[in-house]
Amino acid sequence: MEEAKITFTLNRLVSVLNSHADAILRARYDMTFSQFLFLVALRPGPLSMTGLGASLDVTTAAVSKRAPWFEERNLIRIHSDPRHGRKQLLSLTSKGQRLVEETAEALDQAFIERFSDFESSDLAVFHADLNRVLEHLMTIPKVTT
Amino acid sequence: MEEAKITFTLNRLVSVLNSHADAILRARYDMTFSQFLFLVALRPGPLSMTGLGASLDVTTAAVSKRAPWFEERNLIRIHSDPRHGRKQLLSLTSKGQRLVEETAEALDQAFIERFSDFESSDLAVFHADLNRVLEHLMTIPKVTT
DNA sequence: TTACTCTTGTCAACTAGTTAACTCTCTATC
DNA sequence: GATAGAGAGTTAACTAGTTGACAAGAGTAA
Repeated sequence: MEEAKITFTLNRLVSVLNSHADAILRARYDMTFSQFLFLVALRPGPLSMTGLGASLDVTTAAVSKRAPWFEERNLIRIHSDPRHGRKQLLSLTSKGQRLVEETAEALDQAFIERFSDFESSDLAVFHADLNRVLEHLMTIPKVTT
Repeated sequence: MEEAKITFTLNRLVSVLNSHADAILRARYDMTFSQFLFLVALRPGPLSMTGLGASLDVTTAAVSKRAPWFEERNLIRIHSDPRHGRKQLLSLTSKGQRLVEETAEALDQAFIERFSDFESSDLAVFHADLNRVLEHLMTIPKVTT
C-alpha cells in the first residue's frame, strides 16, 4: 500500500512533464508531443515500419497508419528498401530534420530553465537512481499466474 | 540534451511498471490496468462523472462512455444525485469493492516482492525525491510563446 | 522448381481518449 | 414568474492505439 504509491507518483510526474512538453510544442510549433516523438525516433537514421514501432513501443500497424500524415507534410520520406521488396524505410527529410533539431533544442532549454534552481549534480544522482530502478525492473519479468 | 534524457528514462520506467501491473491483472483477474484505475478511483467514495474524470485525469465524456461497461458487470452503480437531477453518482458495488481490494492487494504484494532486495529506506528516499521533483514542477507552469 | 516458413506491411473492427455542440437542471435576478 | 447563466452529462466525429486475418517477398529444404 505504502510502497505501491511510488508508481502513482511516477505516473503523475511523467504526466506533468509530458503535458508541459506538449504545451510548449503546441504553442510554438503547432505540433503535439507524440508527433515530436515520432520524428525524434528517426533522428539516428532511417527505420522500417517495424523498427520505428519497436522504437516507439507501438505496433507496426500503428506506425503504418500514421506515416502518411508525416509524408504528406514533407517531414519524412517513405521509400522501399532496395534490398527487400516488401520493407519500407522511413527517413527524415531535411525539413523534418530541421524541425526535430529545433524542437528538441527548445524542449531541452525549457527543461534546463525549469530546473535551474536544482544542483545539476542532484539531477545526475536522481537520473542514476532512476536508471538503477529501471535496470532492476528489466530482470526476470515473470508473471505468476 | 543530457538533462532531457531524464524524461525518457522516466517514461520508460513508468511504461515498464504499468505493463507489469497490466500483465498481472490480465493473467489473474482478466482485467486491464486501466479498468483497475477506474475502480480504484472510486474506492474513497462515490464520485460524479466529472469528479471521476478529474481523478483519472480524463474528460467527463470519456468517463460517460466507459461507465456503462462497469455497470453491466455489476462492478459499479450509477444513480442520480438526489440533490441535483442531472448529476450522476458512481459508486462501487460490493462486488466491485471486493475486486478492488483483492487486486490492489495483489499489485502491492507483487511490487513488494519485486523490490524485496532494495532497502525499504532506499525506496523511501527515492519516493521522497520523486515527490520533491513533482512538487517543483507544480509551481508556475507558464508556457512562453 | 516447388513448397514451407519467416518477415513485413496493410486492412478491418475494436477500445479509449479528445473537442465541439447539444440538452437538461438549478439558481439568481429582473 | 420569466429568463439568463452556470453546471453536468451525452453524443458525434475525430485521433491513436490494439489484435487478428491476410498478402506478398525472401530464404531454405526437398
